[in-house]
Amino acid sequence: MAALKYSRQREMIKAFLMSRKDHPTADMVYMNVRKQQPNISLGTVYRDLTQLADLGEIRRLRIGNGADRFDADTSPHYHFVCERCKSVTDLKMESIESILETADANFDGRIEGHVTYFYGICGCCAAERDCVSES
Amino acid sequence: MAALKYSRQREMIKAFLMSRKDHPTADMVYMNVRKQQPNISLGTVYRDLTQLADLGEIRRLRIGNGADRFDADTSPHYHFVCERCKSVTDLKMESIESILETADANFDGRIEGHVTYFYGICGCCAAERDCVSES
DNA sequence: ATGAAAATAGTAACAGTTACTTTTTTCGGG
DNA sequence: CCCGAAAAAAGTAACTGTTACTATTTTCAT
Repeated sequence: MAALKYSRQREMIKAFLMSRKDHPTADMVYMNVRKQQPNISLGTVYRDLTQLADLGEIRRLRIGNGADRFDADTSPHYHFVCERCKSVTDLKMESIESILETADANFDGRIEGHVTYFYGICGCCAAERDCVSES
Repeated sequence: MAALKYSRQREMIKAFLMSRKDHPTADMVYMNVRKQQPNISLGTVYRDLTQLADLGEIRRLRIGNGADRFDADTSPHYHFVCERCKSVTDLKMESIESILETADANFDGRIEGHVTYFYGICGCCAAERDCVSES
């Protein structure tokens, strides 16, 4: 139920997310979409992001510290969080889905999934460069 | 620097956490420690929990949704979050630390660690029982 | 064209957490 | 054993990220 109706704002948010690979926060989405849609409200951004995530069109990344981030790439992949510049980047690596079986081995409930992210120092920061994450 | 001084509150918080294996939130710690120390303040609980975590005496679990949880067991192990009753339980399983090498394979930064938790339906909820998590 | 359902802007409220200010406690040196 | 600097405490205010509410506007099947 609750048939979905077209929304220009939602399309703009989706399009913006697809144009970026740095996993913006809701506020970053707000700031940027506002350039083309100056009167969009932050509440709309939050609602639309939640809708899109519920529809499976985007992914919500709960990194833990600070604000949630959003990713238009819904294919299975992992993320790396730099502890110095706080950037969140994609991690190209082979599947580690087998850890689900490892976890399931002697567990009496039903394991449906896992959340994993890696942290450390990104290549940019390791090279002592200035790694300002764009806004 | 900043030599640590004894604090009865901090000891009580640590002792309380060691007595529990359900990974309480700061508020749960506050509610319980207050039974023996009625005038303890929530700010103190937060500060002491952060101190203890920084000292490595407890672990902070950032589950993502809602409040952080704390665990006096600092040995390497994993956690399971029930999507129905929201309980957080320990997961006895063999090490999956090898995923660090998997992630490091073609990454140009330095990976220092990972955060992983599993989610699904716990045994209690799967059995359709009433799995109220204690307060 | 019309009207019910859905989405919006704008604002208020909320949860979890941190910061601030004053008072109390700890603890090493005299 | 007392003194005082440093640390911690209590209590409260403030902050961040997010959700909820209300009145208005937009979508879209009939």
